[in-house]
Amino acid sequence: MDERSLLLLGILMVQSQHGYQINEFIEKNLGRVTDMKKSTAYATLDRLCEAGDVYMHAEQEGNRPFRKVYSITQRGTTHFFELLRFNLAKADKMNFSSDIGMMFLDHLPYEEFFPLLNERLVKLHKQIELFESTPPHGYGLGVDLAMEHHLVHLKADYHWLASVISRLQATQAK
Amino acid sequence: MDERSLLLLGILMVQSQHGYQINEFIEKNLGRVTDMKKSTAYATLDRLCEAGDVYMHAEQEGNRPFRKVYSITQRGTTHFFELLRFNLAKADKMNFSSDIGMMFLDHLPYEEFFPLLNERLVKLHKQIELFESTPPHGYGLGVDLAMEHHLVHLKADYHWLASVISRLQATQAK
DNA sequence: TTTTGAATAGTCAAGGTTGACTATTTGGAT
DNA sequence: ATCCAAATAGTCAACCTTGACTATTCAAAA
Repeated sequence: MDERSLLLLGILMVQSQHGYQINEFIEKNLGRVTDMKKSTAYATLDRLCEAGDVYMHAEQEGNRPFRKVYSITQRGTTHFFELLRFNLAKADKMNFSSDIGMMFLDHLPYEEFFPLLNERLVKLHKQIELFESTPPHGYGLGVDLAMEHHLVHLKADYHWLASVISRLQATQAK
Repeated sequence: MDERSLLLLGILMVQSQHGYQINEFIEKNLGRVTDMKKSTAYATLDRLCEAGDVYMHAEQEGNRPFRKVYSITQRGTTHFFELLRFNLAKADKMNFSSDIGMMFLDHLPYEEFFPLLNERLVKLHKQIELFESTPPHGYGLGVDLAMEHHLVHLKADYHWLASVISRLQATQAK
């Protein structure tokens, strides 16, 4: 997937890093932006190496286990800008896995789906609270915008679901 | 993936169908809800067969090529309701591939990213127009809600991006 | 000083996903 | 009659993703 490559190349644009470092950064800071797992990152880095976008060399500090250090090449830099331009001009596909359940709402009676949707609403609320209690990272304008973007969608989702629930409730009461 | 199964089981809850029919329905009506491809649908149906959630039998009408007809079993029905309940109570993960580009916005000068973001804005606008010019399907409450949900996010995205662009423009003008 | 749990670092088999492909039939234009 | 495009129906090798696993080092408690 192209986004995986863009993400990894972008991280390496800042500085060369070893695998663990890259994955730690993704896990701790980028959970909102990507769901890429550690193994996928390693596999993607391997592919980027083969393509010549990234250069890998092993390093050993003291008697710590060896580490794979990845650096972006000139070719990789060019590729990064290509992917970046494409990504910035692209409109997201946006399909929500929860819509699949929504589509079959009619298969359950009100008494069943009402508490389920409320459970979903509570989870969304928690995500928003968590988000708003997290201080901005300070990694730059772009990162802040990406976070803001995420929050916008969380809130849109929350308000929509709240409205759905109250409309369904009204229909039921009739 | 569980959503794939939920979707296919849900479709088969209405009536037994052959593979082509299922895929046609997904392609023509469900492009907004899922990105599952034909081959994935066949593979998933195979797995559902092995699991005993679905029963497949070959059928031949006239001298048309044979068709695989899939029906949901009792076990599949139970599984469908399990997956449905879980899905309805679940909050979406929501990660937007376009956020990855956003994060690296700082790597491009204003003159470069400004037209790219505008291009994205135009694409979003077209998607919204297309959406609003499409009449409701009439497949039931749930389907209508899923469509509404999609539109909510499209609009949220559009307004956010418009706001980003005008803010960036203001910063630039300073 | 020994145990133990977290951090460090990465591997791989198993499973999921899809682009490209095969093949036949039908309907309409030529 | 004949040709061509679209519709019908599905297959498969190649590629992508990940859960579960291995193995070492460090820090701190017991």
